[in-house]
Amino acid sequence: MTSSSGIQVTLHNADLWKKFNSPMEMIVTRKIGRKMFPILEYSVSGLNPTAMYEIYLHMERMDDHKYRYRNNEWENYARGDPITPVQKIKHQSGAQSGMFWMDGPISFEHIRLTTNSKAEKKDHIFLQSLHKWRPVVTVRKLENGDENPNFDEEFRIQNVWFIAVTTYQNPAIKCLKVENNKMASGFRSTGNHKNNLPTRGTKRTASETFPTLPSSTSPPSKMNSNGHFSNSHYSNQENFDFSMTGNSHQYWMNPNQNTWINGYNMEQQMEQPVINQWTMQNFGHPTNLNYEQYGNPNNTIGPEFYHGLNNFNCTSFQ
DNA sequence: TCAACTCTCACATTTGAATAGA
DNA sequence: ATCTATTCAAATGTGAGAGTTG
Repeated sequence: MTSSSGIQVTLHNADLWKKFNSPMEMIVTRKIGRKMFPILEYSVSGLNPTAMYEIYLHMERMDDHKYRYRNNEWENYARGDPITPVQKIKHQSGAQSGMFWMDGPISFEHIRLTTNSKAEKKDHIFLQSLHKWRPVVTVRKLENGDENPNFDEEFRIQNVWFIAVTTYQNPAIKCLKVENNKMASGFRSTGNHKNNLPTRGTKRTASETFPTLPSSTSPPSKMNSNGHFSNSHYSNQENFDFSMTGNSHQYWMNPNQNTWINGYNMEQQMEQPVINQWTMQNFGHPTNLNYEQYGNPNNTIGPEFYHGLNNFNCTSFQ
Protein backbone atom coordinates (compact mmCIF):
# COMPACT_ATOMS: atom_id res chain seq x y z
CA MET A 1 0.00 0.00 0.00
CA THR A 2 1.36 3.37 -0.98
CA SER A 3 0.02 6.86 -0.76
CA SER A 4 0.26 9.56 -3.38
CA SER A 5 3.69 10.66 -2.14
CA GLY A 6 4.75 7.05 -1.63
CA ILE A 7 6.54 7.59 1.67
CA GLN A 8 6.29 4.64 4.01
CA VAL A 9 7.36 4.46 7.64
CA THR A 10 7.68 1.14 9.44
CA LEU A 11 8.84 0.19 12.89
CA HIS A 12 12.27 -1.33 12.51
CA ASN A 13 12.27 -3.17 15.84
CA ALA A 14 8.67 -4.33 15.62
CA ASP A 15 9.55 -7.80 16.91
CA LEU A 16 10.53 -6.35 20.25
CA TRP A 17 7.46 -4.16 20.48
CA LYS A 18 5.24 -7.12 19.66
CA LYS A 19 6.40 -8.87 22.79
CA PHE A 20 4.72 -6.12 24.78
CA ASN A 21 1.27 -6.38 23.30
CA SER A 22 -0.21 -5.43 26.60
CA PRO A 23 -0.77 -1.77 27.44
CA MET A 24 2.83 -0.63 27.30
CA GLU A 25 4.21 1.34 30.21
CA MET A 26 7.07 3.80 29.90
CA ILE A 27 8.84 5.11 32.97
CA VAL A 28 9.17 8.86 33.25
CA THR A 29 11.52 10.48 35.75
CA ARG A 30 12.05 14.06 36.72
CA LYS A 31 15.71 15.03 36.75
CA ILE A 32 17.59 13.35 33.93
CA GLY A 33 14.62 11.74 32.26
CA ARG A 34 14.36 8.08 31.35
CA LYS A 35 15.15 6.54 28.00
CA MET A 36 12.44 4.55 26.32
CA PHE A 37 12.58 0.79 26.15
CA PRO A 38 11.98 -0.57 23.62
CA ILE A 39 13.48 2.35 21.74
CA LEU A 40 11.74 3.89 18.76
CA GLU A 41 13.53 2.78 15.62
CA TYR A 42 11.96 3.40 12.24
CA SER A 43 12.63 2.51 8.64
CA VAL A 44 11.61 4.93 5.91
CA SER A 45 11.15 4.28 2.21
CA GLY A 46 9.70 6.15 -0.71
CA LEU A 47 11.76 9.31 -0.25
CA ASN A 48 13.41 11.12 -3.13
CA PRO A 49 17.04 9.93 -2.75
CA THR A 50 18.51 13.29 -3.67
CA ALA A 51 16.07 15.56 -1.85
CA MET A 52 16.80 16.77 1.67
CA TYR A 53 14.63 15.85 4.64
CA GLU A 54 14.46 16.27 8.40
CA ILE A 55 12.86 13.73 10.69
CA TYR A 56 11.06 14.75 13.86
CA LEU A 57 9.46 12.87 16.73
CA HIS A 58 6.86 14.01 19.18
CA MET A 59 4.40 12.45 21.58
CA GLU A 60 0.71 13.15 21.45
CA ARG A 61 -1.96 12.50 24.01
CA MET A 62 -4.33 9.83 22.79
CA ASP A 63 -7.33 10.92 24.81
CA ASP A 64 -8.46 13.07 27.67
CA HIS A 65 -8.39 10.43 30.38
CA LYS A 66 -6.24 9.68 33.34
CA TYR A 67 -5.73 6.00 34.02
CA ARG A 68 -4.97 3.80 36.98
CA TYR A 69 -4.09 0.16 37.33
CA ARG A 70 -6.55 -1.81 39.39
CA ASN A 71 -7.44 -5.47 39.60
CA ASN A 72 -4.79 -6.35 37.04
CA GLU A 73 -6.03 -4.00 34.38
CA TRP A 74 -5.96 -0.38 33.41
CA GLU A 75 -9.06 1.71 33.80
CA ASN A 76 -9.78 5.34 33.23
CA TYR A 77 -10.86 7.07 36.39
CA ALA A 78 -10.63 10.79 35.81
CA ARG A 79 -10.44 13.52 33.24
CA GLY A 80 -6.94 13.97 31.92
CA ASP A 81 -4.65 16.79 32.90
CA PRO A 82 -4.59 19.84 30.62
CA ILE A 83 -3.09 19.27 27.18
CA THR A 84 0.39 20.72 26.85
CA PRO A 85 2.02 22.08 23.68
CA VAL A 86 3.62 19.53 21.37
CA GLN A 87 7.41 19.31 21.51
CA LYS A 88 8.83 18.12 18.21
CA ILE A 89 12.32 16.69 18.64
CA LYS A 90 14.46 16.86 15.52
CA HIS A 91 16.55 13.79 14.84
CA GLN A 92 20.16 14.46 15.79
CA SER A 93 21.34 13.70 12.24
CA GLY A 94 19.74 16.95 11.11
CA ALA A 95 19.00 17.56 7.46
CA GLN A 96 20.01 14.61 5.32
CA SER A 97 19.26 13.24 1.89
CA GLY A 98 16.48 10.80 1.25
CA MET A 99 19.12 8.21 0.48
CA PHE A 100 20.65 8.72 3.92
CA TRP A 101 17.35 8.23 5.74
CA MET A 102 16.44 5.17 3.69
CA ASP A 103 19.86 3.61 4.15
CA GLY A 104 19.36 2.42 7.70
CA PRO A 105 17.06 2.44 10.68
CA ILE A 106 16.31 5.83 12.20
CA SER A 107 16.77 5.57 15.93
CA PHE A 108 15.41 7.90 18.57
CA GLU A 109 17.40 6.17 21.28
CA HIS A 110 18.53 9.48 22.72
CA ILE A 111 15.02 10.64 23.61
CA ARG A 112 14.35 10.94 27.34
CA LEU A 113 10.96 11.12 28.98
CA THR A 114 10.56 13.49 31.90
CA THR A 115 7.85 14.66 34.26
CA ASN A 116 9.49 18.07 34.40
CA SER A 117 7.47 20.39 32.21
CA LYS A 118 10.28 22.97 32.37
CA ALA A 119 13.00 20.63 31.15
CA GLU A 120 15.12 22.52 28.67
CA LYS A 121 17.38 19.82 27.28
CA LYS A 122 16.66 19.30 23.62
CA ASP A 123 16.20 15.54 23.87
CA HIS A 124 13.77 15.67 26.79
CA ILE A 125 10.08 15.18 26.17
CA PHE A 126 7.65 16.15 28.89
CA LEU A 127 4.93 13.59 29.53
CA GLN A 128 2.10 13.56 32.02
CA SER A 129 2.11 10.40 34.08
CA LEU A 130 -0.85 8.02 33.91
CA HIS A 131 -1.92 9.29 30.50
CA LYS A 132 -1.84 7.49 27.16
CA TRP A 133 0.71 8.66 24.61
CA ARG A 134 1.50 7.85 21.02
CA PRO A 135 4.78 8.61 19.22
CA VAL A 136 4.40 10.52 15.98
CA VAL A 137 7.08 10.74 13.30
CA THR A 138 7.21 13.79 11.07
CA VAL A 139 9.02 13.78 7.74
CA ARG A 140 9.80 17.29 6.58
CA LYS A 141 11.05 17.88 3.08
CA LEU A 142 13.41 20.81 2.62
CA GLU A 143 13.36 23.08 -0.39
CA ASN A 144 16.63 24.80 -1.28
CA GLY A 145 17.86 24.01 2.21
CA ASP A 146 14.96 25.75 3.91
CA GLU A 147 12.33 24.11 6.05
CA ASN A 148 9.06 23.73 4.30
CA PRO A 149 6.29 23.24 6.83
CA ASN A 150 3.88 22.74 3.96
CA PHE A 151 5.51 19.41 3.29
CA ASP A 152 5.22 17.81 6.68
CA GLU A 153 3.99 14.26 6.77
CA GLU A 154 3.09 12.71 10.09
CA PHE A 155 3.11 8.98 10.70
CA ARG A 156 1.47 7.16 13.56
CA ILE A 157 1.79 3.45 14.06
CA GLN A 158 -1.46 2.21 15.48
CA ASN A 159 -0.08 -0.39 17.86
CA VAL A 160 2.74 1.73 19.18
CA TRP A 161 1.48 3.64 22.20
CA PHE A 162 2.04 3.54 25.93
CA ILE A 163 0.97 4.80 29.31
CA ALA A 164 3.49 7.02 31.06
CA VAL A 165 4.16 5.87 34.63
CA THR A 166 6.57 6.82 37.37
CA THR A 167 6.71 3.24 38.60
CA TYR A 168 5.66 0.10 36.80
CA GLN A 169 2.09 -0.96 37.46
CA ASN A 170 1.68 -4.19 35.50
CA PRO A 171 4.15 -6.82 36.76
CA ALA A 172 4.08 -8.55 33.38
CA ILE A 173 5.36 -5.41 31.67
CA LYS A 174 8.03 -4.97 34.30
CA CYS A 175 9.05 -8.56 33.81
CA LEU A 176 9.29 -8.25 30.04
CA LYS A 177 11.40 -5.11 30.36
CA VAL A 178 13.81 -6.82 32.72
CA GLU A 179 14.05 -9.88 30.52
CA ASN A 180 14.61 -7.93 27.30
CA ASN A 181 16.63 -4.91 28.38
CA LYS A 182 20.26 -5.76 28.94
CA MET A 183 20.69 -2.77 31.18
CA ALA A 184 18.23 -4.33 33.61
CA SER A 185 19.86 -7.73 33.59
CA GLY A 186 20.74 -7.35 37.24
CA PHE A 187 17.09 -7.81 38.06
CA ARG A 188 16.72 -11.13 36.29
CA SER A 189 16.45 -14.36 38.24
CA THR A 190 20.17 -14.86 37.67
CA GLY A 191 21.05 -11.41 38.91
CA ASN A 192 22.50 -10.52 42.28
CA HIS A 193 19.50 -8.41 43.21
CA LYS A 194 17.85 -11.67 44.13
CA ASN A 195 20.72 -13.57 45.63
CA ASN A 196 20.94 -12.87 49.35
CA LEU A 197 23.17 -9.86 49.09
CA PRO A 198 23.62 -7.35 51.88
CA THR A 199 20.70 -5.06 52.39
CA ARG A 200 20.39 -1.83 50.51
CA GLY A 201 22.78 0.89 51.48
CA THR A 202 25.65 -1.47 52.26
CA LYS A 203 28.80 -0.61 50.36
CA ARG A 204 30.30 -3.59 48.55
CA THR A 205 33.73 -4.44 47.27
CA ALA A 206 34.50 -5.12 43.63
CA SER A 207 34.89 -8.86 44.28
CA GLU A 208 31.47 -8.94 45.84
CA THR A 209 30.07 -7.01 42.93
CA PHE A 210 31.59 -9.34 40.34
CA PRO A 211 31.84 -12.77 42.00
CA THR A 212 31.73 -14.50 38.63
CA LEU A 213 32.52 -13.67 35.06
CA PRO A 214 29.89 -11.62 33.28
CA SER A 215 27.41 -13.83 31.48
CA SER A 216 26.53 -11.36 28.77
CA THR A 217 27.56 -13.75 26.01
CA SER A 218 24.96 -16.30 27.05
CA PRO A 219 21.32 -15.58 26.38
CA PRO A 220 18.94 -16.08 29.29
CA SER A 221 17.38 -19.51 29.39
CA LYS A 222 14.06 -18.31 28.08
CA MET A 223 15.66 -16.97 24.91
CA ASN A 224 15.95 -18.97 21.77
CA SER A 225 19.12 -19.24 19.72
CA ASN A 226 18.42 -15.93 18.02
CA GLY A 227 18.38 -14.11 21.32
CA HIS A 228 14.62 -13.73 21.14
CA PHE A 229 12.11 -14.87 23.68
CA SER A 230 9.50 -17.46 23.02
CA ASN A 231 6.25 -15.97 21.77
CA SER A 232 4.18 -18.73 23.24
CA HIS A 233 2.63 -16.44 25.84
CA TYR A 234 1.44 -13.88 23.36
CA SER A 235 -1.32 -14.51 20.93
CA ASN A 236 -2.79 -12.36 18.18
CA GLN A 237 0.53 -10.93 17.19
CA GLU A 238 -0.41 -11.47 13.58
CA ASN A 239 -2.99 -8.75 14.11
CA PHE A 240 -0.33 -6.16 14.78
CA ASP A 241 0.58 -3.72 12.09
CA PHE A 242 3.79 -1.80 12.56
CA SER A 243 3.90 0.10 9.32
CA MET A 244 2.40 3.35 8.29
CA THR A 245 2.20 5.19 5.02
CA GLY A 246 1.04 8.73 4.50
CA ASN A 247 0.94 11.33 1.80
CA SER A 248 -0.17 14.56 3.34
CA HIS A 249 -0.70 15.73 6.87
CA GLN A 250 -2.64 13.37 9.10
CA TYR A 251 -3.15 9.82 7.98
CA TRP A 252 -4.18 6.57 9.62
CA MET A 253 -4.18 3.32 7.74
CA ASN A 254 -7.34 1.23 7.66
CA PRO A 255 -6.36 -2.30 6.71
CA ASN A 256 -9.94 -3.57 6.50
CA GLN A 257 -10.94 -1.17 3.80
CA ASN A 258 -7.49 -0.69 2.32
CA THR A 259 -8.03 3.02 2.57
CA TRP A 260 -6.65 6.00 4.39
CA ILE A 261 -8.37 7.85 7.17
CA ASN A 262 -7.64 11.53 7.19
CA GLY A 263 -8.69 13.96 9.86
CA TYR A 264 -6.63 13.93 12.99
CA ASN A 265 -5.72 17.53 13.52
CA MET A 266 -2.82 18.04 15.91
CA GLU A 267 -3.75 21.63 16.53
CA GLN A 268 -7.13 20.55 17.73
CA GLN A 269 -5.98 17.34 19.26
CA MET A 270 -8.75 16.93 21.78
CA GLU A 271 -11.38 19.16 20.24
CA GLN A 272 -11.61 17.34 16.91
CA PRO A 273 -10.92 13.70 17.60
CA VAL A 274 -10.97 10.96 15.03
CA ILE A 275 -13.36 8.15 15.79
CA ASN A 276 -14.50 5.44 13.47
CA GLN A 277 -15.68 1.87 13.57
CA TRP A 278 -12.34 0.52 12.60
CA THR A 279 -10.57 2.14 15.52
CA MET A 280 -13.11 0.82 17.96
CA GLN A 281 -13.29 -2.68 16.62
CA ASN A 282 -9.73 -3.45 15.92
CA PHE A 283 -7.89 -2.13 18.90
CA GLY A 284 -10.19 -2.87 21.74
CA HIS A 285 -10.08 0.58 23.17
CA PRO A 286 -11.41 3.88 21.98
CA THR A 287 -8.65 6.23 21.02
CA ASN A 288 -8.83 9.96 20.52
CA LEU A 289 -12.09 10.24 22.35
CA ASN A 290 -12.92 12.98 24.76
CA TYR A 291 -14.26 12.12 28.17
CA GLU A 292 -17.88 12.56 27.22
CA GLN A 293 -17.56 10.33 24.18
CA TYR A 294 -15.82 7.69 26.19
CA GLY A 295 -18.75 7.49 28.50
CA ASN A 296 -18.62 4.25 30.40
CA PRO A 297 -16.38 4.76 33.44
CA ASN A 298 -16.02 1.03 33.81
CA ASN A 299 -14.36 0.65 30.46
CA THR A 300 -10.85 -0.67 30.56
CA ILE A 301 -8.34 -0.10 27.85
CA GLY A 302 -7.01 -3.58 27.36
CA PRO A 303 -8.15 -5.70 24.45
CA GLU A 304 -9.09 -9.24 25.33
CA PHE A 305 -5.75 -10.67 24.38
CA TYR A 306 -3.98 -8.48 26.91
CA HIS A 307 -5.46 -10.42 29.78
CA GLY A 308 -3.14 -13.34 29.35
CA LEU A 309 -0.20 -11.14 30.14
CA ASN A 310 -1.56 -10.41 33.57
CA ASN A 311 -0.93 -14.02 34.47
CA PHE A 312 2.47 -14.01 32.86
CA ASN A 313 4.80 -16.35 34.69
CA CYS A 314 7.96 -14.35 35.23
CA THR A 315 10.88 -16.21 36.66
CA SER A 316 12.69 -12.99 37.50
CA PHE A 317 10.35 -12.17 40.29
CA GLN A 318 9.86 -15.50 41.92
C1' DT B 1 -8.80 14.67 58.34
C1' DC B 2 -6.80 10.69 56.68
C1' DA B 3 -5.99 6.66 54.04
C1' DA B 4 -4.63 5.45 49.63
C1' DC B 5 -2.25 6.53 45.87
C1' DT B 6 1.59 8.74 43.27
C1' DC B 7 6.08 10.65 42.82
C1' DT B 8 10.98 11.45 43.87
C1' DC B 9 15.52 10.18 44.62
C1' DA B 10 19.39 7.57 46.42
C1' DC B 11 20.64 3.12 45.96
C1' DA B 12 22.84 -1.51 44.10
C1' DT B 13 23.88 -3.82 40.02
C1' DT B 14 25.23 -4.40 35.25
C1' DT B 15 27.22 -3.22 30.76
C1' DG B 16 30.46 -1.36 27.75
C1' DA B 17 33.78 2.14 26.51
C1' DA B 18 38.03 4.16 27.76
C1' DT B 19 42.32 3.79 29.86
C1' DA B 20 46.42 1.74 32.02
C1' DG B 21 49.71 -1.70 32.43
C1' DA B 22 52.10 -5.98 31.25
C1' DA C 1 50.92 -4.13 18.76
C1' DT C 2 48.09 -6.98 21.49
C1' DC C 3 45.88 -8.69 25.43
C1' DT C 4 44.09 -8.26 30.11
C1' DA C 5 42.65 -5.74 34.07
C1' DT C 6 40.71 -1.74 35.97
C1' DT C 7 38.03 2.44 36.14
C1' DC C 8 34.19 5.12 35.13
C1' DA C 9 29.85 6.70 33.17
C1' DA C 10 25.41 5.51 32.06
C1' DA C 11 21.73 2.50 32.30
C1' DT C 12 18.20 -0.29 34.95
C1' DG C 13 14.41 -1.35 38.67
C1' DT C 14 13.91 -1.06 43.83
C1' DG C 15 12.00 0.76 47.84
C1' DA C 16 11.52 4.17 51.61
C1' DG C 17 9.57 8.22 52.48
C1' DA C 18 7.58 12.56 51.03
C1' DG C 19 3.92 14.65 48.64
C1' DT C 20 -0.71 14.71 46.66
C1' DT C 21 -5.46 13.59 46.13
C1' DG C 22 -10.14 12.23 46.78
